[in-house]
Amino acid sequence: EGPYFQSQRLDLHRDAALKLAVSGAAYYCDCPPEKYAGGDAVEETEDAKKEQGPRRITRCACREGKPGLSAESAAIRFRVPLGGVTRFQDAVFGPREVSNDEIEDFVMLRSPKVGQTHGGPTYQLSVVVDDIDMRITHVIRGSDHISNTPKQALLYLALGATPPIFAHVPLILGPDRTRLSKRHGATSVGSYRDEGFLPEAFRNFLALLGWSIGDAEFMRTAEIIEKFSLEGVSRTNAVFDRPKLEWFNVQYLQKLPIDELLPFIQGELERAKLWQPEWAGEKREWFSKTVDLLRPRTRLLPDFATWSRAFFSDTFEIDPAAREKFWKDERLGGMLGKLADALAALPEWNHDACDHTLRELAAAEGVKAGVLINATRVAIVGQAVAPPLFETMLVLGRDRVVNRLRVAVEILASH
RNA sequence: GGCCUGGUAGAGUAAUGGUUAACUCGUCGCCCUUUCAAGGCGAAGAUUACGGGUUCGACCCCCGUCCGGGCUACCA
Repeated sequence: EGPYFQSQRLDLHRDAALKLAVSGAAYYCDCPPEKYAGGDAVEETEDAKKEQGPRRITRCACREGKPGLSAESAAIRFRVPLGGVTRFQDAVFGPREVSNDEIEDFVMLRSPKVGQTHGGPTYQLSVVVDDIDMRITHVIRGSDHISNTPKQALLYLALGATPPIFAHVPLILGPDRTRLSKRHGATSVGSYRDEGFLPEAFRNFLALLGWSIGDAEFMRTAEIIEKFSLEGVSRTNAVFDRPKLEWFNVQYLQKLPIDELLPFIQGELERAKLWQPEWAGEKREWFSKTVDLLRPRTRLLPDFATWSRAFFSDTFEIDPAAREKFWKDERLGGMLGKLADALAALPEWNHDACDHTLRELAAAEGVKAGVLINATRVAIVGQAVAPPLFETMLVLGRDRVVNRLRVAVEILASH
């Protein structure tokens, strides 16, 4: 269903408040908010400190009925019963019971601003009216809402409805153990998507924050849905651990069937303006193979467009650090040139042929194969870190490999 | 301040009164090796916040203390 917008249901909310005012379950109040709120500010008197700290005002004279008030001039407050307790069921925290004396006469409908005939509903009213209307059976939300739940339970009763089952789940905390907020960096799911986390990996990570089933860690969404139960939800707030999130992403990047992964890589390459439509058509198999080759070394989606760029484009930089690390030997220029010639002359382009060619050359030049392998890798993909060399050569194709080697020879010669 | 709520290695969790407190991430080491990951093997890391009590026996039940978090709006 939906989405529904609260702003389109304002009349329903207002009518509910009016109805309660008529029945006596609520009343009009035009006290200034500061007075009623009973916040610390008002009560910082010596007297207050001497006693049990600031005392809150939860009931005021308007409760007894103040003539002449209406929704056009005042707010509507809920008339909380004097004495007694309010109960509700919480699937995570168990049965809850709160003394009514602890519950203030909260506002349901605000007093109107100038030019308005009535004010808007508050959150408490809106959610209850909507949830009754939509026959919601379970209200699952963060435990920061637990303290306000008695107010809502009262509202359900007053509106002649049965309260739903509530389930308050633990909050997610930042490394400093305060509730996750902007201050801790990214807090929206969108920002994690933008960073290149796979939605399913993120879901898996999140699901395990405050819930678990045995030792299970890696769980596809379908499995989580199947195994989830409110009974397994913990009551302890959890700290958001970025390294573990990344671990999940690596797992998904590794284990997902390649066809499920491809659309995400496509999206990433499109964003980087590297995408070629043929990779979804006649060259799909090549694309799939290349992604499969790259993915064991990736952590986040952008890896496919950054250090893997040379697999998808002919315009790429040679990483200075890679050069520094593997282009040390002075004879490299000559060797890479000979390698290019030998590869170009190969009757067949396959893994073993490339392998033999390179090793023979290394032996002939009296240098360890590793030296030539690493230098070649830098030449053809511009990076010190990449998939195994001969597989890389295969997906790149002979022309690219030979061309890139010759470019490398020039670069080496000019230094 | 008041009310609510929580406290098991650095992080996420398990063990729902009964052997040396288990698993995952992270950390460290080894193996694999063509770079770097992944993977495999192993290690370090916890007087279960602290103090009492109940019990033959407590992470688990009770009380207190400390610490954390939430709420305390005519915000959601």
